[in-house]
Amino acid sequence: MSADKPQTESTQLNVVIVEDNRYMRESWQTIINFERDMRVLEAFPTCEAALQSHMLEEADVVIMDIDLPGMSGIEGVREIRQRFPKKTIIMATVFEDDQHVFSALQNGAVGYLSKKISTSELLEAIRTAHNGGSPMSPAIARKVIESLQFHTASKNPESILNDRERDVLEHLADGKSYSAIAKATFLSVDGVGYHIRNIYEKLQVNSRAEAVSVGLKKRLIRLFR
Amino acid sequence: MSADKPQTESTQLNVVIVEDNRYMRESWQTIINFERDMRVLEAFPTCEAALQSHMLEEADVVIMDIDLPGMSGIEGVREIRQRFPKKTIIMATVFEDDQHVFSALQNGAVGYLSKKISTSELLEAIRTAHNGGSPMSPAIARKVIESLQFHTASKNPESILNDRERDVLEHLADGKSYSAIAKATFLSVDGVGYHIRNIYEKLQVNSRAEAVSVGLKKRLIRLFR
DNA sequence: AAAATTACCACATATTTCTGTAGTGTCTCC
DNA sequence: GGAGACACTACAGAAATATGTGGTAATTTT
Repeated sequence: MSADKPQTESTQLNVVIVEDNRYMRESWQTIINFERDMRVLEAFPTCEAALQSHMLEEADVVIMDIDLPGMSGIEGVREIRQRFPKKTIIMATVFEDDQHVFSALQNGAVGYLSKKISTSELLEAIRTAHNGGSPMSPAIARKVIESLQFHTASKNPESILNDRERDVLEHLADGKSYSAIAKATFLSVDGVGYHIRNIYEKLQVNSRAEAVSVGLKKRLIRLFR
Repeated sequence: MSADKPQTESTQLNVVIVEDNRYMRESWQTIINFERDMRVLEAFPTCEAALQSHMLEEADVVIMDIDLPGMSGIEGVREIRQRFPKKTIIMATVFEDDQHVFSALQNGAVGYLSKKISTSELLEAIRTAHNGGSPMSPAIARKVIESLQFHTASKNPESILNDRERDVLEHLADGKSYSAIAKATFLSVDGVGYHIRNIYEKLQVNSRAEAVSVGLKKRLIRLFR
């Protein structure tokens, strides 16, 4: 009767689980509660239920299934991070569904957890996440890194810019005017215009801003420095 | 005398090392050559030496120190990836120098290796990298992931956009005109202009293209979708 | 050798953007 | 209840952009 509901203890690492599969949910809960330094505040079957409760506020780490009924794990991450921007959320998934996991990471999850990991790996992942690390498989890490790099495989080869065009687009991204670009590239103002037209054509846009946007999003030009 | 120079065998994983510290270089070489399924083609003390040789062409994995005399490891990565875009490069570093490692990853390295790792970890990292994964510490992984996410802690709080401004900036990134944005946001054309001015002020820019560029680079607006 | 392509320059003009200045209503703070 | 701050609207003019059309020289294709 004294432990009707878990008490929040500052010395413990508080975990909230969101997972629709009851067996999974309860297994994890049991595993985690067996540890001396962590405990499950509460385990929910849906995002909606978790968001309605006040448990998230006190959670140090949230483990969330990516494939949930109702609000998906990806929407859930976004929602939680909107309300609690610093909250540490780890995604869990049965499938090694790259696209979903990747998307979850973009939306604010710090790591990725396969559902078929061992007890010790589960606990290690939670601790890693809480200590400022990102638990994830090397394959996912690779995907993430490639997304940071240049020119990550454009679908249609038609949209690939040549050196001059890429150069001009970089200048556009710096907000330079046609004449400033002309000076920098030793072209005439209209020469710059010529290339910009071609860039627009290849990128299927019709303004500087959109060209820059597409260029950055497709990593045709540097995202850093 | 029969093994004066290592032969390239297609069944083996060919490694090239670039590391200025002789002890380190030779230790790794010995460790790797002790494995049956991998071998060091050659170990160089500088990037320049590696680039001049033709060993890189045949390398499956390149291990490169980040802190090299002459051409730095970061420049080295960029250079190698320019010549061999698919080459798998792992960075090695003594210090847990986040900024440099991160920068190396952006420039084309697939993973990160602390110099104080064990023999088995070294070998595992090489295999992970070669198998399409990214060997790296959870702390680095976290940094990388945060770089993908929204609004990752801007230095000056002055440059943080409010909801309306962020919304308008998203529209700008889509290449919409003032009047199109006005329609989409239920503002007047000049109302849109008002917000754009404020965005420019906060972002310290004075054109759409530059605002979009800064917005994307600082993750003030979505990079994906 | 003719035809086509590429890379650039030029001119023209309608549209859009940038920016200064200014006005209105609402809200907050003292 | 006055002073600011904020969000928005309005007007206006200079600057820049978007885009159509056409030209030239060099290179490649046929």
